[in-house]
Amino acid sequence: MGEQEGTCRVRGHPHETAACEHISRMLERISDKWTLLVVRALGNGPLRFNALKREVGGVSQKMLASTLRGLEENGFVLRTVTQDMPPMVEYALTDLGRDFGNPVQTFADWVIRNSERIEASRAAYAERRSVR
Amino acid sequence: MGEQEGTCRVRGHPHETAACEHISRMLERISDKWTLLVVRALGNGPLRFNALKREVGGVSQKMLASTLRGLEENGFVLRTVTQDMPPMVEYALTDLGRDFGNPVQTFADWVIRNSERIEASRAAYAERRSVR
DNA sequence: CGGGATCCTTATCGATACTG
DNA sequence: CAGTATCGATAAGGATCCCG
Repeated sequence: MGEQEGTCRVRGHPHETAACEHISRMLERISDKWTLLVVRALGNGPLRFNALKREVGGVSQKMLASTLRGLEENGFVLRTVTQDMPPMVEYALTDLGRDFGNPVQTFADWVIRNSERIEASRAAYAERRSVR
Repeated sequence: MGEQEGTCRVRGHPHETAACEHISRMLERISDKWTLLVVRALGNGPLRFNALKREVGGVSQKMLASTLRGLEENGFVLRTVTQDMPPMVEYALTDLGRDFGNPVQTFADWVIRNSERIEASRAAYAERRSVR
C-alpha cells in the first residue's frame, strides 16, 4: 500500500489548495456505482440490509456491505442492530447524510436538464467516429 | 430532497426511473480520478495536450488521452487541431462544459463546508474499529 | 438475516515502445 | 507534439460458502 500524504495532484507535484484535496478525496469515496443510489434509497426512510438490497437492485451483497461501511465511515449512514438472532440491522441516513442529499440533488437536476444535450453529443461523437 | 416516483434500479434491471438512469450513467462517466481535475484545469482557458498534462500533474498520457476523449464525447470539451506537423492540438471547455462546472462547484462547496464533520466521522469510525 | 472469508474473473491503470 | 498499441501488475467486483 504505502499511500503517501495526499496532495491535490494525487500522486505528483504538491501545491494547490487543501480544498482541492478534500474534493478529490470525497469524489474518490463516493464515486462508485452504488453510494449515491444507496443514499437515494435511504432518502425515504430506514431500511434493513436485504430490503435495501432489493430496493437498490443489481447490487451484490458484498458491494452493498462495503458501500454501507463507507457511508457509515463518512458519517452519512447510521447502522443500528436491534436484535441478535436472527440479526436485525437497520440503516438510516444521519443528518449529515440527509444534508448531503442537497448537492447531490443539484447535480442530479443538472444532469436531468442537460441529459438530452449530452446524449446528443455522444450520438454525434459516435457518428463522427464511424463515418471517419 | 425532491424525489421522482418509482423505484430506482440500475441499467438492465426492471423499473428504472429515467432520471435515475441518467444520473447513474453520468456518475459512471465522470467519476474517475481525472475528469473533474481536467475540467478544473481547463477552467482558466484552453490548453494544449502536454501543457494540460503538466497542469493536472500525476496523470499518465494514456489516462489523460482517454479522459479527454470521454469529455469530448460528452460535449464538455472541444478538441481543435490547428496544425499538422508537429501536431498542435488545443483543448477547451464548451459552453456545456463550463456550465457543468456549476453543480460541480455546488458539490465542492458542500464538501468544503462539511469536510471537518466528515473527517471527524472517519476518525471516530477508525477509533471504534481499533478499540472494538 | 446479516455479512465475513475465499476464490476467481474482469476491468483499470502505468510503463514502455512506436508513429505521423 | 500528440497521440495509439501492447503488455503486465493490481485492484475492483461477482459468486459461493459458511457461521453467528
